[in-house]
Amino acid sequence: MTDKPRWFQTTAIDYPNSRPHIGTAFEKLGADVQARYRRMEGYDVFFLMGNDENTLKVADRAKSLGQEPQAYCDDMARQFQEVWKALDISHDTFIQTSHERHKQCCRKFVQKVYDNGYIYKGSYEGWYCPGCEEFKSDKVHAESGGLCPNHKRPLVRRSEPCWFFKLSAFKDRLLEHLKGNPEFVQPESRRNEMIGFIEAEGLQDLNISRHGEEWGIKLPFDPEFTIYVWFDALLTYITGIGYGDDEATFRKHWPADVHFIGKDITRFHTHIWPAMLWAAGEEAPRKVFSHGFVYVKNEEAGTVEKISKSLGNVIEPMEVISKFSADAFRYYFLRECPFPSDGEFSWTRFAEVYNSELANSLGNTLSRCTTLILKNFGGVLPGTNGYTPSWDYLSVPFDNKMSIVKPSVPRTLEAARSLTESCNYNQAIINILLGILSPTNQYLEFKAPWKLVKTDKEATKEVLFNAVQSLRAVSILLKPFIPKSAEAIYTSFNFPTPWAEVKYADAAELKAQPDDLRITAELIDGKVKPLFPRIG
RNA sequence: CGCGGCGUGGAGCAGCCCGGUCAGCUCGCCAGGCUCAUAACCUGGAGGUCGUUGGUUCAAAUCCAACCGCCGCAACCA
Repeated sequence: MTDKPRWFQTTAIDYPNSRPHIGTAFEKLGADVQARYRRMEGYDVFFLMGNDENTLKVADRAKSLGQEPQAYCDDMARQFQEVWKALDISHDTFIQTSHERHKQCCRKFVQKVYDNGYIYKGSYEGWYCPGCEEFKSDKVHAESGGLCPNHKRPLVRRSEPCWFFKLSAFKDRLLEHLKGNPEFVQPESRRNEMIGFIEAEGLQDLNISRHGEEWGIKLPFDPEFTIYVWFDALLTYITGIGYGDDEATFRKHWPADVHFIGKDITRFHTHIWPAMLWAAGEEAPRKVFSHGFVYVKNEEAGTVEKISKSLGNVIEPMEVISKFSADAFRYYFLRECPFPSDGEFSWTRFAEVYNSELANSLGNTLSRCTTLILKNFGGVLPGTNGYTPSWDYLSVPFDNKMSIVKPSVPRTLEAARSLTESCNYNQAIINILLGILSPTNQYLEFKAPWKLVKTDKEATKEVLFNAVQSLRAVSILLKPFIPKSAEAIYTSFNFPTPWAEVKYADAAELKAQPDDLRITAELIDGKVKPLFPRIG
């Protein structure tokens, strides 16, 4: 239908045993920025998200609430999507692994791997607690002195039959792949880590079955067993685009351009996942991006804590969104927490960033421009039809300090573009603010249109026209990050290109204004409403 | 000796890969300016021997070594 380049990306899928918190949301945000940016760049984007439901924990949680697992999962899926919607996450599909279509496609995949000889029967041996009826890791065994942490009873050595995936068979190919494709695992440090793991420990075959569980997907060749939740979860990335029942769609999208995941599950995505795909005769994904974590700053203690229920520091996205806005939420995390590494949240810091950058810098610049035009020109700059933007007003040194770093919209555009593509979102945003917004305020200060208008209306018109161009550029560059606010800024004026058609490169475009530049924003008491009211 | 990351003015960070043009940015603080704007904006200032020690070099925040301190991960806790 189109020769647009395609772009397929996913986030990790989440366990629905509790509602999403700000850390969960961080990943979706980072992925969303990429999706929005790629759409602006003309890609045919398909963005997959979902929930990972076939785990015993989910079934247990449902039981404790007196619900059927399926009903529970469906309700949680609804709740998750409500949050994603509130955050303006622009995913195209949302997969629930408990749904029949996923299960069937999943079984087809497993069967294929089995047919190809990469699944074999063996036995798993480990430390078992008869009270919990489950195996405990060697770590637990070592740390608890051989006792079950829950039952305080001795763990017993036990072995039981199971099915293994022959992960070890892919060791050489995987190492070669990791080493030969620097882009495959990002950021770089994770890639080194992943190579290091294999070189140090090799790859052991993986038990991919669980015995005697009701909730889950049955192995097609041995219905006594269910499929280990990870093996099934990873498959959403392909079952969600038609693997197993819609070959054409699957071929259109696969291989994925990027999987966005948390740094804790990098091994699953860079060792097990490619091996699984190869075992089924498919290609590995092009890139796995391991983002950092968000921690919560405990402002009383001055410490930084991992988000956890036991510490009672869980913050849900809705707490922030309902108090402020989705864009305020997006801005904070994208600006303040470097996507490839870790970040922190605190309400104090939130208010600082919000006031300083969204209210004082971005919102206030819009206010001063619109007010000047409204007060002095009745909202229209007459005779500016045919004016073509030029960025000289920012790069000509209007103050002797300016010569060091000449701000330039085209240069900022390129910086923002490359930083966004490499998922360094916070750096991209900083560049946009420092590269355009800040010099624009200096420019206004230097030209003082509020004074100039008394002596030279023509010159004032040009100054305001220029300043508004900065807002246009900034709104375009910020579109992937704070879509609603960016749109509000852009549509406050009658710029020639419709918002929906704006490309990233248009930020630096030199397209003539066909009509007189005018304020098109809604006016309240003759003024444009503040975009980001300060937090008191 | 498990793996990885971090330590830069009061706070948060950038710079380090490719040594010199680097001590930079934001917030806060102090002084001044402006008054179009969301008590916003602009200018100037105080404040750091870039964790420690040693090495390489004409020259190190930047490279090398050792040490100290903080943090994360270690197969189902985003």
